[in-house]
Amino acid sequence: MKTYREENYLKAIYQLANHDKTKPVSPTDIANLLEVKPPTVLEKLAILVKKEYISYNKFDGAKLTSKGKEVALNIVRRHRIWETYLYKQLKFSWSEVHEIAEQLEHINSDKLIDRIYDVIGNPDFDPHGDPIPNKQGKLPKSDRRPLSQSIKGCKCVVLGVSEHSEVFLNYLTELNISLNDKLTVEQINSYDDTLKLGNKTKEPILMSSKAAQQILVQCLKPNCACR
Amino acid sequence: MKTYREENYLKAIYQLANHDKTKPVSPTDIANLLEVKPPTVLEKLAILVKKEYISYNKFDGAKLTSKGKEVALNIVRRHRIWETYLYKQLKFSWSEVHEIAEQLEHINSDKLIDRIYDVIGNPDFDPHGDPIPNKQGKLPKSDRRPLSQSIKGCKCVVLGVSEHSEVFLNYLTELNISLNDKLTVEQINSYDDTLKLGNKTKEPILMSSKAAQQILVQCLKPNCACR
DNA sequence: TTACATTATTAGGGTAACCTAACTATTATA
DNA sequence: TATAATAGTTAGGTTACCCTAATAATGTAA
Repeated sequence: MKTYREENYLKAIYQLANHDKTKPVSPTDIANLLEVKPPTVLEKLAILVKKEYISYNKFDGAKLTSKGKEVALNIVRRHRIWETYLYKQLKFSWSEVHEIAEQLEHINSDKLIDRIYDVIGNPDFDPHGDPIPNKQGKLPKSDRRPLSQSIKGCKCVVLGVSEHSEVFLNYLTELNISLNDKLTVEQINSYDDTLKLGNKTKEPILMSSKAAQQILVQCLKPNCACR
Repeated sequence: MKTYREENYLKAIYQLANHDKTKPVSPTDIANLLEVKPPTVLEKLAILVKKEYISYNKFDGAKLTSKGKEVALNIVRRHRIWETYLYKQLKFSWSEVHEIAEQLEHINSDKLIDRIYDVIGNPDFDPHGDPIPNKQGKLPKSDRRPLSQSIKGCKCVVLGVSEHSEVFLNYLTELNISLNDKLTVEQINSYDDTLKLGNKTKEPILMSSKAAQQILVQCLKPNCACR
């Protein structure tokens, strides 16, 4: 039996692990994300360990087992399908969809998810470029990586963002950057890694490395040395 | 704070009260409907009384206050809107929609409900003829009443059903009766109240009084003496 | 009207999910 | 490296929601 709370813990662990793959997923991080206190998390982690959804120890943090990853990816799938549906079919703004999808993702009906996934045209990516796992929990292939990993001369296409906060999305709007835009890295300031980006029709854009880390791109230049 | 459980208790009380207005809503009835045991219900009733959603005593049973009725009607509203949306927009069969709507009705987003209500065309009645309360909890006017209250000579139009079980709905399909059909009461057997119904194009239909109690109609005959 | 059956109620418990307070272990820093 | 700050953990408590078993009240039918 998986309750919606268990689903939320597994999703949180998945998200934290993916957000920074170098750092273990700590009880405190989970507590902050789910807005509960650390002892509550510890208690739940023990249960999730017993149910074999995760492993946990202080040094490696919480790690999803394959069983746990399956559940987590299924919720991510449902969340992104609902977000896309709300956005494309029901004309919600992108800043509104997340909160409602947080609720809808726990609706237990495979047929309903299949139906709305059909309606939106079975896409591999949601409108912000995030990949939608398939039913088996496999993520569609893509060469997305942070813009900050680019080198001078890279010609990239914007495929998504890692951060979904309203303030960041508004900032991108101000910079006049949107999904599928093509950007050329004209210069990288060697002191603070600020980027100067060419954007064909417009003035060059100056962007901090902090922002560049949150923008996901794919390099279009053949044989580019970037990774 | 209203949890989805509280919403379910209030909805159950509303439904039981409406199902048989002559009988008080008893803890046992609620327990059976919600598939819990009577002591669980008693406990919850005490809380609902304290929160002023209901009044309760052994003799009158549970009765919704105006505050409680508001909540209950809002859930009924959401339920019927979702059912209609699933049926009309997402092509679910009528027998499938109830279970999914039981979950969806608890999604907390007025904007979402407004949006899907718009999409289905702001109807006053759902596809089975059940009235959809408005935002203020007012039910649309209709002169629906059980077919069993008809007298000989009544000419009625079928507006809905009180019972939604699959077996009953299939039975109506067999009898070739559907929503908006016109029926004429040709005869009422005085022994067991069996009805003989005229149906223009077809052979007369014989119907038990038990079934007639579940069919909701409006009399179309001017100045008919039926009530 | 007594005896049986049903319903309402109370008593006492369990589990899940949350908390605070206190303690321990780790990490960071003066 | 001693000390302070932070993170992890344990102990113990609360509330919501559910239960069974026992008792009290009510209704029914011989």
